[in-house]
Amino acid sequence: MSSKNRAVDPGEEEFLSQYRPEEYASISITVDAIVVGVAKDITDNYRKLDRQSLKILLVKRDNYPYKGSYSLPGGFVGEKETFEDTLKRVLSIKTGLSDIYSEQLYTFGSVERDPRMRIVSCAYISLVDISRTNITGAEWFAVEEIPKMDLAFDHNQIVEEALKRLRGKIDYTDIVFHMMPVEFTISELQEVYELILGKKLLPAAFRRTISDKLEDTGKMTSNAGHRPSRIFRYKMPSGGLDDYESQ
Amino acid sequence: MSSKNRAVDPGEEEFLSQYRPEEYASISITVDAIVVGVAKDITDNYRKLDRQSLKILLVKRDNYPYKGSYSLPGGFVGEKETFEDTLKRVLSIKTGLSDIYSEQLYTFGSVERDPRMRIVSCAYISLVDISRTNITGAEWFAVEEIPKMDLAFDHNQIVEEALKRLRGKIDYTDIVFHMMPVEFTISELQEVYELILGKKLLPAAFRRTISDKLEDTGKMTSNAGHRPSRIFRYKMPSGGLDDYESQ
DNA sequence: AACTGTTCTTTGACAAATACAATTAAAGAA
DNA sequence: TTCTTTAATTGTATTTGTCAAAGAACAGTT
Repeated sequence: MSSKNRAVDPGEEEFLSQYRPEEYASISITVDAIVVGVAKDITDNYRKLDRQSLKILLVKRDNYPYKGSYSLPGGFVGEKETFEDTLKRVLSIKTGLSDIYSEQLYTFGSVERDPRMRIVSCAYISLVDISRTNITGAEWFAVEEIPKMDLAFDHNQIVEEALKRLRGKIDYTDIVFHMMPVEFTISELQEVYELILGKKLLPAAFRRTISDKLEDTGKMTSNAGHRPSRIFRYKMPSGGLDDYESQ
Repeated sequence: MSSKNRAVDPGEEEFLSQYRPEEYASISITVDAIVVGVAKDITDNYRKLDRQSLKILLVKRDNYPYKGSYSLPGGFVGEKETFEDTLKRVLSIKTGLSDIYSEQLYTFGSVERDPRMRIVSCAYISLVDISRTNITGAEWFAVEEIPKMDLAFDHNQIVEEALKRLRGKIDYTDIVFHMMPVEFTISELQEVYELILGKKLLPAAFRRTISDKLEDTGKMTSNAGHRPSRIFRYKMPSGGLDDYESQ
């Protein structure tokens, strides 16, 4: 789209043939992925509660630097590779994931963030429905645990920023549904909202605001020990996906 | 903050001393600035209208590639330079601006965007009050004109994304006020909103929603040919700046 | 001095969205 | 049957948003 098929004058052709890339300061770029999902935790066996919690995928580094520490899955951007290609490659190799929703978060470029050399990280947020994934090589960690861990590089800070972004976008986009299973109850959905926003919501208000995005499946939960709930699925808005989501 | 003062084991020290940065794929990074402001256009001398319009700063390239084309002010990130440092340097040299509000927009990394080599652009949006600037080396262009121009590289696309971001953030942040003079009328402010959103707003509704962000100066306009308007200034919210604005 | 055109500013009526308390519904468990 | 738990609804008050219409102040014109 950008520089292909444009008119190049002879002077520019001359210039380009003389251009020596190696003479210029060069910086390596990595793509790091913050893969976020929700999963049920069996926190209390006596009362058979299955509260959900927000989870992020981390990998254990088996090379220097930060050998043995956990870090976000990531890898170097090849010279002929777009960020999205790097992201796909990295996700596939380090987590086994493919075809998941991702968007660019922020580019972290402080000079000392990597002890090896100047390495800039272009971070992507990916949202997945954990129940449909099969992870290999990485582990899920609850977001509450992560501030207590000492992640490699500036990855603690990157995770922080990712959660801020999620909080900021949850209200005016439909991104949450990338983390939901195909079918879910309104209470389950509300719990995910509460996890991301970090506060309780009123059931009646939540139900009212969210219900035009939902479609009744006709099914109900059962064996829950209380009144069954209606099961819904996400109803794609008529005008296609939200403008804020495409990028 | 990130990798300073951390415990480095002897194995890591050994590893780092052997590390050869030149062996890795390297990519150059530029920072490009989308400097946005509003200014009055004398569009119609007969009726003495002074409508405002959204403006962006562009510079004429006097080097290959795209010699003679207009582009966003930008420059290469030095090996020991943060993006913010590069941005400051570039803004100062190419536009004469200093100390203006800026935030990272997006990082553009398609492989063919620069004919010289692989160059990634980390784009920043900067918002200024044009009335308080003194530009040297760059020119203001109305945003309506820019799609008709053929900017260097993928800068047309970058400008598009910047405007999208502005539209998305204007409603839930106070960033517009970075583009406003210290004192202004509600109609002037509304016009800026309308320029960014690309649609008309209802004066009564706008007035009601915006007025808790404003503080009356007690002054009034005069000689306007119609009822004078009250002059306001921005009232900083009690809790400091909005969370979305930081960094 | 009165009239006119302009647009800033305010009002009030109405609709829609939201907040919150209180109630009803439907299970399983004791 | 009764109790417990969570689902779902209802109703009311409050806030917020939409919209039309009227009033206010000034410059220019008659």
